[in-house]
Amino acid sequence: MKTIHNKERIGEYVSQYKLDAIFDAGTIGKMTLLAYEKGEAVCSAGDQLDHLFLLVKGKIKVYTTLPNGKSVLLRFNEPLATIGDMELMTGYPVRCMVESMGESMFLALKVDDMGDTAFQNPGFLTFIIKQLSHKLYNVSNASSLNLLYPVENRFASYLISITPDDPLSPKLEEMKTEKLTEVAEMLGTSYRHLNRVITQLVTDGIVERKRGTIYIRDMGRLKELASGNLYS
Amino acid sequence: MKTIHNKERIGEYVSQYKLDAIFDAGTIGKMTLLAYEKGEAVCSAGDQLDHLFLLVKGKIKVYTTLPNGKSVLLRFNEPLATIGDMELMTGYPVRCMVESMGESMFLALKVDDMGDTAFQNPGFLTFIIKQLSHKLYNVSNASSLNLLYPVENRFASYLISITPDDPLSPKLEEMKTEKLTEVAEMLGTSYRHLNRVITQLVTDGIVERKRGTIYIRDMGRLKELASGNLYS
DNA sequence: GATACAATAGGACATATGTCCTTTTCAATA
DNA sequence: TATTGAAAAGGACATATGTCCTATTGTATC
Repeated sequence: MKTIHNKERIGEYVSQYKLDAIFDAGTIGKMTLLAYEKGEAVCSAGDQLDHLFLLVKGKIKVYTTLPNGKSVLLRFNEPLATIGDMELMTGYPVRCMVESMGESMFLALKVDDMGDTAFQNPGFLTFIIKQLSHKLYNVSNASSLNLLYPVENRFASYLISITPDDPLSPKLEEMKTEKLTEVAEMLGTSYRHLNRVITQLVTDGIVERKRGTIYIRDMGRLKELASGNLYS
Repeated sequence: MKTIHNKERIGEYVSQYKLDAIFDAGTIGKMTLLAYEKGEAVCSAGDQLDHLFLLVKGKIKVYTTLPNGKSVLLRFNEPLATIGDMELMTGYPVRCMVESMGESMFLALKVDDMGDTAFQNPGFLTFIIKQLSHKLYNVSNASSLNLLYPVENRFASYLISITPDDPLSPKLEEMKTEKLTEVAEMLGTSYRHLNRVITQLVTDGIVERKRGTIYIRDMGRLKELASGNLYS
């Protein structure tokens, strides 16, 4: 992690995400800009957070590691997302790992610097509520899907949800296979099994596999498999 | 559902849960007291909520039903819990079923009656944030447990979390078997399988089964099975 | 106590998924 | 083109869990 001492870039992000409607000028003045490298941990289970993090660039993944060594991906996040909202508002310890997927940038705000101002500020509180609601909605959704549907259906949902619904390329979308292990994690299964499921989809003519890429061949049947349940 | 026209009881609940620190007098004056019977639905998937519900008496269960007909119990709630916070703050449609387990009482507050006052009130907003955080924490937790551990471990966790840690009855706690089907649902499994798992625990001498009751015989090994992961 | 009905438990088999290891593919380099 | 090592795919078997149906137990009533 590197601290970027550049007030201007902070200002750019603030105006890009309209953060001035949420934080007062004094608070914004105390924000720090942090850069994380690929794979770097933003926070780990057990940490005692003293900052609120605002993802302003890049992509992060949030996952839990459990005593048996396994881990589940809870979600991906892109800007503008917050890290630490729940912990800071409740005092709960951090339970998730947050990892930067490529290079990513955060605006960090020390809780002590926020003082009582933020906690008295309806705009800020409403912002936090929206963030929390969004997380809750997605986690609940993913949770029930994971529990009740076999991997075949979940993967169908996943494929659909990552497919940009671009009318120009209606039936031929791709997905880099290099991330299959990661996808398997997110779906709460093993690479081996996901592979088995994909093979089946290929056999059924629903997708096609070619040089590390997956092409959707029959969006209709894929949607049937997903039975209307999409991630995120 | 029956509306109880009794301002005094409303006042009792308000003071019992110190709601006057969260809502202003005008808002409290507009609250309605609702009574639900056992098994009655408080809200269903797809509903467009226009009230915020505060559970003040009884117990409710919250679950999702999916297109394939199956359902997962997301959580139980006891007072003071809110229903509709996420939906009202974001406009998302209701995704869960909320069902009264016995007789239960809610304070209901029409959104229109809250006006902007509530949304400008830091006390109220903070209250909602705590509710949301709590839900998010529990759902995330249950979600990863469900996904990564077999039923044996999850049931061990469950047993421990419902066992009052009463030092007077250190090693002999009970659980009515009549609710095993419900427990199975909560654990995201079938009654049949839960039964199989319990039989195994009995064989291993960890619990004992007697006339519809389960007695914990070896809390030490039960905790090992739960490996430190508890629900709620 | 005998009977009957409901509640509970269990058997048998099928499917979903995990683990471990082998085979195949692919790409870089000689 | 041949060689080789890493990445991706697949085979074989074990385990976890679901479904359906049958057996057992408990309890109320006679």
